[in-house]
Order: sequence, then C-alpha cells, then structure tokens
Amino acid sequence: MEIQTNAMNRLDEFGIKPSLQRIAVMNYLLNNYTHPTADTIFNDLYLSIPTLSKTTVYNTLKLLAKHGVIIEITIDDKNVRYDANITKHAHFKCKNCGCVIDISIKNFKMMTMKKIGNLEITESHLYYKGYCEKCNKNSFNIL
Amino acid sequence: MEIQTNAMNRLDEFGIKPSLQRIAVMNYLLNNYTHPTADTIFNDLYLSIPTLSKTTVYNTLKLLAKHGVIIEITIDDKNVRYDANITKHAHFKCKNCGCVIDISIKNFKMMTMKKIGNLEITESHLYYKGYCEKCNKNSFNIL
DNA sequence: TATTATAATTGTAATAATTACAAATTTGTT
DNA sequence: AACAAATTTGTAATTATTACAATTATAATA
Repeated sequence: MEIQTNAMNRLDEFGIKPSLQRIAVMNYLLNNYTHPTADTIFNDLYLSIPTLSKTTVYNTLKLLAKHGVIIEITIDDKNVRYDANITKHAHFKCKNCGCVIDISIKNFKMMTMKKIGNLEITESHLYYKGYCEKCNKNSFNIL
Repeated sequence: MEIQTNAMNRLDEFGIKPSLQRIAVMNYLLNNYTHPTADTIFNDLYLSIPTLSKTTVYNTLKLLAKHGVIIEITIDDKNVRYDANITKHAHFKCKNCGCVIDISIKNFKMMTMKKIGNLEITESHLYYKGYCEKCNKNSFNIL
C-alpha cells in the first residue's frame, strides 16, 4: 500500500488520527480530483472495503473539512462535493453535463482576504456556471 | 397595492406573465434583501395568502431564476437562498449565526467574464464564510 | 497479558429540502 | 358560453444528510 503513504502523511500534517477508513477516503480524494460526492466516494470505496458504512464516509469528510484537509464545494443545491486540492482556485460547473472542473486564478487578491470590514473571513469560494467545451460544441445549450 | 407595481414591472421586463402568486413572491424579494429561503418566503406570504402552496413558491422561484430575474445562492448545503439584487456582488455567510449579507465588489473582472478558455460562463458567484462583526465580538468563534 | 477506558465505525431510523405528479382552478381564446 | 392552455394546489415520493444507539477497534493501565 505504498500509494497510501501520501494519505497518511496528509492526515498526520493536520493532526488527524489515521484509521483504515480515513486513509481510504483521504487516498481516494488524493487520486480523484473529480470533486466527487459522498455517495460516489462511498460506492467506489465500498468495492474494496465491503464493511464500510456511508455514515463513516460522511463523518470522515466532515472531519477532514473541519480540519482544513479538504474543501467542501457547494456549487449547487443537490449535494456537497469534496476536493483535496486546498490551493486557491475556482470551480466551474457545466449546467448540461454536470461536470465540475478546476479553474486557476491569476489575480486572487479577492480570494485571500482575511478581513472584509469587520467580517473575519475563513473561506472564499469562487464558482462559475455555464457550459463546458463539449456541451457547448454539441449545442445543448441553445434553447 | 401601489407597492407591487415594481414587482409587476420587474416581471414584465423579463417576459414573465404575472399572477397573484408570482407578484407576491417577486414583491417579497424586492422588499426583503435578507436572502430568504423558499420556506421563509412561503411562511411569510402564507399569512396574507392562505391558499398559497409551497410548491407554487418553489415553482415560481425556479421560474424567476431561470429567467434571470433573481439569483439562486448556494452558499451552504442546507438550502437555497434567493436574491432579487442582480447586480454584481458577493455574499458572506456567518458560520455562527448563519446570517447572509451582501459584499460589494470593487474590481469585479473575475465576476464578469463571459468566457474562460472554451468554457461559456453564464453565472459567477463569490462566496465568503467566517464570522460577522457581532459573532466575532462575542468570541463565539474561539475554540 | 488481561482489563478497562476511549474513540471510531456501523446500521438503522429520522429529518428536511426539493421535486413529481395528477387534480383542481384560473386565465385566455374562439 | 365553451373550450383550450396555463397556473396553482396538495399530496406523495425522492434524496442527501444527520441522529443515535450498538458494536467494534484502539489505546492505556494495572
């Protein structure tokens, strides 16, 4: 399981006690930058860990997000997506196919503010919606 | 009902056929820039329109959002919030008291792009989370 | 090592926001 | 007035997430 040492290190860095399940979730996110939902993560991991519970996946994701190891993406009302990329970046969601992709930010002054007036800022999220290249080409978005 | 002419005009502008319910919802949002949820809107309007159905509120909000008369705010996973302020601005949510407030943007180049590479952008959302002035003062956010 | 305490995981049931859908009502048209 | 189309309503279904108690695993101590 040499591949999972990255996951263990990442948990260690943020002071999270490792467990089989936590390492599996962390490892999954480190290898799948597709912004998966809790359900997707559960279904994929369940194949190799048949004793896994969906509650554990939810608990673990919440724990990781609380410690800042991962980011919760609420780009739509359906379900939360998760991202192990904790560097400053934006997200795009295609209104047709539903894919969520990373957008790099050049001038990210707006995303790094720790204070706005008397507000104390702990998180910044920049979300774009529209149509991805593929869906745009296929003209699904023309009414 | 002179106050509701604004609501009617707004619907007209966007080519939405007015109805008692649609005008009521539109009027509510034009007079409550508190980013209310569908449930809040329903409960408040229900007092003066006892025949109102929650489904109608959801249908109407979806219709208005589709036509761009209002904006859907998905700043958290709990529920969608609605905003009749369609000028470019950001939103802040307090992690303690849950209030959602408007943030004005000075340099909003990032929020007005119509294209990013081959992506066609139709919506941009900038969300901040943290602690508002009141909650900050009360030190609720200190672990 | 055996025992006890603590923490993590599991499974099920509950919650809550939203949507589907068919019936009823309203509105617009000939 | 009669008919068609659009809108509203109420209820039931769906689905993501959480609550919670029981079980299992891990760590600490004797």
